[in-house]
Amino acid sequence: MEIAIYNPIEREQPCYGNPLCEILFDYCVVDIETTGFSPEDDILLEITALRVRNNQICDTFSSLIKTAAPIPKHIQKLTGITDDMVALAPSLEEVLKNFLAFVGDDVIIGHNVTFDLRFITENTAKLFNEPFLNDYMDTLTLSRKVFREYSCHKLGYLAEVLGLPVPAHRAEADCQTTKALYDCIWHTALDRNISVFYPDQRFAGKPADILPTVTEFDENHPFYGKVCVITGKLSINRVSALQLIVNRGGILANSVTRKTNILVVGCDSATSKYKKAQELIALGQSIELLTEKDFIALIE
DNA sequence: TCTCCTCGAGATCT
DNA sequence: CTCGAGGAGA
Repeated sequence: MEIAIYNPIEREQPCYGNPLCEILFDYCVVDIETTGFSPEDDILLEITALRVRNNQICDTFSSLIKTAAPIPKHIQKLTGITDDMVALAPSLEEVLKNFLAFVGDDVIIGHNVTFDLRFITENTAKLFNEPFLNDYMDTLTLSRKVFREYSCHKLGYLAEVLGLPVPAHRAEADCQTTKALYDCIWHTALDRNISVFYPDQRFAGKPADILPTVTEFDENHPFYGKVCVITGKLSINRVSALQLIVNRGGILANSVTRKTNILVVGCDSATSKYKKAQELIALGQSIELLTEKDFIALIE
């Protein structure tokens, strides 16, 4: 097998991770401020990453970056970042090193995120001779799919019409807006029952192979000790959904039987599992039917 | 009528 | 880059 070796000199096209389109609860939101649009000619002024776990922001990395040349006036006006502010900031090398350690292997979420990725990969290649291959997800692309009624999808406009925290052309504020926007996008997608998320629905393992990744369980959780089955297409990745159930003490099963307690019903409601569940319910069995929206609400 | 294409216009990030 | 219009072909 041929092993890909990253060579920043000979690289013809930038190397990126995979673009994703899923409902995730664990990821990093990233935003940068720069002196312009070109990763080759312009430089980084500020970078922020919000670490999200279980859908909550649990940690923040944010830093200004020392610059060699004066910041263009129009950028100072746009961002409010002045030469004085970056004078005492750490070097790009130090900030980038800490940023990379902070985000680790997380999925990167951002608004028009390839813009940020181009600057990050460019500088990571120059300084460390290393690629930046994290998978990523773009709220701009998602917004265009979910909010089709809008013709403008700028972060500032979306924040205004959706009632999100106001972005400020500063990295941390814009990250906060982007996190709120992402939540708003997948909530809306579920509400409207539109399938813009198309993860690989193929089952990548038997339910018995999915083990809890936590050691303590909430015994009062609705899934605890319950035999759960999933049917139909879900917006969330199938394996992730099963993992979420297992981590809350649920017991997975392949098919609907007399032992089944909960059936999560995705987009297609006419599946054989669903029909079987209705038969059993008609016979007096108590099976809880959950839409994906119900399911996510219980997980949250 | 329906599907698949190509082409051009406009959008988003600082 | 995405998306819509409009053409080609079934």
